[in-house]
Amino acid sequence: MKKVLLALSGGVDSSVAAELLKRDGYYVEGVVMMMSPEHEKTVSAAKESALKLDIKLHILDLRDIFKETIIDYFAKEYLSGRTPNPCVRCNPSVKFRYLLKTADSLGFDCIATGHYAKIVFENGIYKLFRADSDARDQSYMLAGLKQDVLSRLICPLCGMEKQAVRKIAEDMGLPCHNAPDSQENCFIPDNDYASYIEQNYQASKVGDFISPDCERLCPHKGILHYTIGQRKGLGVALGRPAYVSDIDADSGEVRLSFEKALVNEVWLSDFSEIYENALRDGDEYLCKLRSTGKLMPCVAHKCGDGVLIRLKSPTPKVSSGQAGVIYSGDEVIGVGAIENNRSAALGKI
RNA sequence: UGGGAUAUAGCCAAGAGGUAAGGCAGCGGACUUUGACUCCGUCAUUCCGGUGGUUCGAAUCCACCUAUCCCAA
Repeated sequence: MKKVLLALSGGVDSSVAAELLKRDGYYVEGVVMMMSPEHEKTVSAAKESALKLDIKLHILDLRDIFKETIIDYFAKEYLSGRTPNPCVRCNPSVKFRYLLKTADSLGFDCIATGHYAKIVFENGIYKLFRADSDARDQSYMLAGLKQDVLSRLICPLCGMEKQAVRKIAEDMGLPCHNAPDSQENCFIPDNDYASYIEQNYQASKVGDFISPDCERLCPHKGILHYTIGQRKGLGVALGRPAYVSDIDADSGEVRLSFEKALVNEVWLSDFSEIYENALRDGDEYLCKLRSTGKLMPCVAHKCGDGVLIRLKSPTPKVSSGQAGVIYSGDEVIGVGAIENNRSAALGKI
């Protein structure tokens, strides 16, 4: 009997994943990861779920490593005028890394999570694919994983629809079967990231809004309150909707436009591939620049450790620091950090 | 302190005697394992600068007051 260590959050997905693994004949134990003080409730939910599932639960305190690896990075990025993506970074560097480490130290054969994504072993390579359910697919968030993790990972929900998962949860009598799906940012109270950074780190650069006509408007709340493409929460009334088109961390200026700023090219720095040489220079691919975004046709060019993406058609600009994922059909090739500033991108690349 | 103009929700703004459009902002929700976008809902309980008057009835007409702006000195 194969032993699986499952990341259990106590939510619907991970709980049902545990149940499916048991049905498939695995020996399952759970581990709940405590990333921040906000995870107290995650731990108690996981305990409740493990009790119901009748599996052993390990509690892993990752608060220090998560703080150093994710929260500090998160704050630093915002303070420099960028918009970080903590989840995409956390998965390979904290969550899956320590899940695997723990599994190894406890003598488990493999690891599992409740993510909606598919892993296929092909020609000696573990490839990552989108989930069958388009609506639920979470491959974007997992694009930073590599062979060490993928070769040991099972995602039992890869072929499921959310409704079916909830049905199983309900039949099992799990209290969480109708709990809401997402929890926004997992480590920040009340989802108020700006206050969190201002209180725990420092206030960000202040400056003025610059109108589409290049006129200096009123002062804003500090650059960390804004991201490229943002419309709500600006507090400026120009007669029609205005979007953030640019954030200048040096001057503190937040520039606005009446239409969303568009781009034809995007640079990705520190590109991480699912397996070695997964990306072939100059080939056509699909890319996804936001978790809920569409797959867009593009051509990818390797530039050192980075990638230059040329899009077939213009797309709304995305803030630097966000994750750009490259796909070949349904297969994930890799992920890099979006860079809008060409020279900064080349410097990094 | 001569002449002219304007005063409608946080901002802009319709209205032109019959019982307050719309946009922006804001607020609430949906969506979402980041941040956003998007979508849906909500947003002047007879105070339409104030006080009187005309009228069955006024934000809309009249008078005066107040404030601001412009032009002359």
